[in-house]
Amino acid sequence: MSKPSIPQGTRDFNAATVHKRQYILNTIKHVFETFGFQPLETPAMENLETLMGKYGEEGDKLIFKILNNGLDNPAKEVQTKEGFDKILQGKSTTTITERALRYDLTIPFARYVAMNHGSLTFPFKRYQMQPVWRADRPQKGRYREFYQCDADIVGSESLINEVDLVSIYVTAFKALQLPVTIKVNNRKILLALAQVCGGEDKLIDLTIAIDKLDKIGWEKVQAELSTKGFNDQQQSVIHTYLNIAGTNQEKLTKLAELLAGNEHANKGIEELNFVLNYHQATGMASFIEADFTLARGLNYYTGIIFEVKANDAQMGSIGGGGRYDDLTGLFGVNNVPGVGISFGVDRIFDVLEEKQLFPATIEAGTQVLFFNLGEQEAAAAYLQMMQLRNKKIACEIYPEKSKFDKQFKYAEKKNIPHIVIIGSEELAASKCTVKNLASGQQNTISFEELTNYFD
RNA sequence: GAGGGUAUAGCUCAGUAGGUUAGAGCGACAGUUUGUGGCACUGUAGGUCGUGGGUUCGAGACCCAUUACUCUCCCCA
Repeated sequence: MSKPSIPQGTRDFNAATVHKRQYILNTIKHVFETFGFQPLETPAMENLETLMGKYGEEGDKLIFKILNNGLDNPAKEVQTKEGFDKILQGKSTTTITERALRYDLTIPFARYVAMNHGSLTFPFKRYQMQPVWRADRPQKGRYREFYQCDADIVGSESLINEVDLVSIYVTAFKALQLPVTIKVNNRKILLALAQVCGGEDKLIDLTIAIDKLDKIGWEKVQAELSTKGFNDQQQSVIHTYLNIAGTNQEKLTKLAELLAGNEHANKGIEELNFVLNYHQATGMASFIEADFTLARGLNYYTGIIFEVKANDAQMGSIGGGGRYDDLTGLFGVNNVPGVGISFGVDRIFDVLEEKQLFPATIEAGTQVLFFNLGEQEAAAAYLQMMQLRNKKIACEIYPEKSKFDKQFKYAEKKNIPHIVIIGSEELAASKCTVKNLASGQQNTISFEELTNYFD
């Protein structure tokens, strides 16, 4: 018999952890609802074809596929064996796997909107907080099962939505007391840069290269650009682009000069200005940082993109999102533009834990332990305990008649602040002894007094 | 997909150049103390040293393979 274990990249959550996670989830949920978003839940599994091809080539490999439950029709045996050979070559096929675990919440949401667009009221604002799965190699801050919390608005092109989503980030992280920076960029600006430097078809090569800047440095980025066919003059423009610095306003002004005359650039800059100006008024502009190196992997983004970094923490992004003008187009429903953001709960958890930012009050366990001092005594204690429970005070009784020592230790281990002793002496007098474990003080009071003792 | 690191008691780890019966701390359990905990002291239980092979008179230690975990890169939340 081997030792029990759980799959790589998954975790059990003990009581303390669950309380802390609930605290994060409830905080975010409350913010979402305050901003007028409605909940949605979708199945853990989707049809494979719903997910395939939506996350790029790398993403496809990371989708957890679910093996079909054997052969439904004996006539398909040959076909299925061919399918198995494909799997061995690393390809996927519905003869072997028809379903897959969801990889994020955005594509299932797009699928939902496409299926229900006739009955939804637009603009449609939904939030969703559910686990997603990725067949990734786990490491720090990266799991195979983790929660995402998404808020999206579809059916509206207004930039007020972008403004609103930034407000959500600021409000939520303020509530969690976590200092963050919200990085913003615009895919239109990246597109403009690609046009100026050799054409739109180089957009992906370009974004991949510049995304690596802070990791590998300019020289290696330059080397990569060379191999991708960017000439010296183009590299020089890219270099200037990447070195734009200063305040958000200064950056945008310099960018406008560099990409002067490009239609997409003008539009992209205008959009960023809109959001920044709006937040000048709300006072939230200080959380926003224009970062033209921000690219984000998911290729369905078309407008403003976001990424949230915790200040002074060794952790990848703890949230991200952006505008996609044609997401449901993937499912045959056109003209449903949208914009959304996501919170990475598990990483937020890790950062809060590391920086010790969880409030001390969130672990609400048992408040009162009733000692068990014999059959009669326990029966009497049970009735008193139920009185307290009716008043919504968390209580429990020690199930075995044990020595004081043991019952005290149990209370300490569980951080139970009060104990109630009903022994033979108390029982005879219809009284009980209440002791505060932290202070060591104790009082002997009547049963009636006990009922109101913790009010 | 590429490359590191680790694997010894329930937990955290020692184990020195290969040498008798495998160690500590914490935890658990019991006792000193049968109606008052935290402290202290005493004792008890618990390990085919991840697995398989090899080298050797002798392997927890060295070599090979394998599995699991972990970290970095790629990519991402």
